[in-house]
Amino acid sequence: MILAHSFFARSAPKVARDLLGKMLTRRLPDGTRIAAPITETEAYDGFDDRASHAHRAKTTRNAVMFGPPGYTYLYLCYGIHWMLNVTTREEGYPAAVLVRATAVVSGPGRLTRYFMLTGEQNALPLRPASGIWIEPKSKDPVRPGSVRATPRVGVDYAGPEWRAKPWRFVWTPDA
DNA sequence: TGCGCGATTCTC
DNA sequence: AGAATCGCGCAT
Repeated sequence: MILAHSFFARSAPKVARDLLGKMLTRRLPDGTRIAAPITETEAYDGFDDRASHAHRAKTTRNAVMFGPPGYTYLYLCYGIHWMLNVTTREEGYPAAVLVRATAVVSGPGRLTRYFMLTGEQNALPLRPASGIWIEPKSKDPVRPGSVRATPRVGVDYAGPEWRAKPWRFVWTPDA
């Protein structure tokens, strides 16, 4: 069972919230399989979102955000860290969810290093054949009360309205 | 063709 | 608090 088209073809905030507790899964070229539940996400939704890469226009870098849902969008940040996003919404509407952390790794840059993701994995459909996909657990482990929504990280430049959007979702698993 | 800055992380 | 580090986006 994998999350497919219909899961991702929704608004980025909804997808970001529902991605919590889902298993980010990776198969490396040597066959090694890595998987961990997603614990933190951020939504970037639409042309108007001033924090989004797609705010101005479609470019070479952000083109994937304008494509079909359920694809990887990887870009280099601060010249050092790769960021993993997954595209949402219908083709033509730019939206994506930044995967900021899993149960075993905190921080979006550390996450891609752990899962061995770089620009080589950009623009791939999320499915086993791509070596990266996302699976639901048989039973949803996320209690509604264990999720908190906060403003997004590092987007102070986006102006008062967009800076304040509670589009960062953090799941604290029960002990 | 050049320049400022960032959806970060680690160290001092 | 500051450095590391480089591609993108906008100005020249």
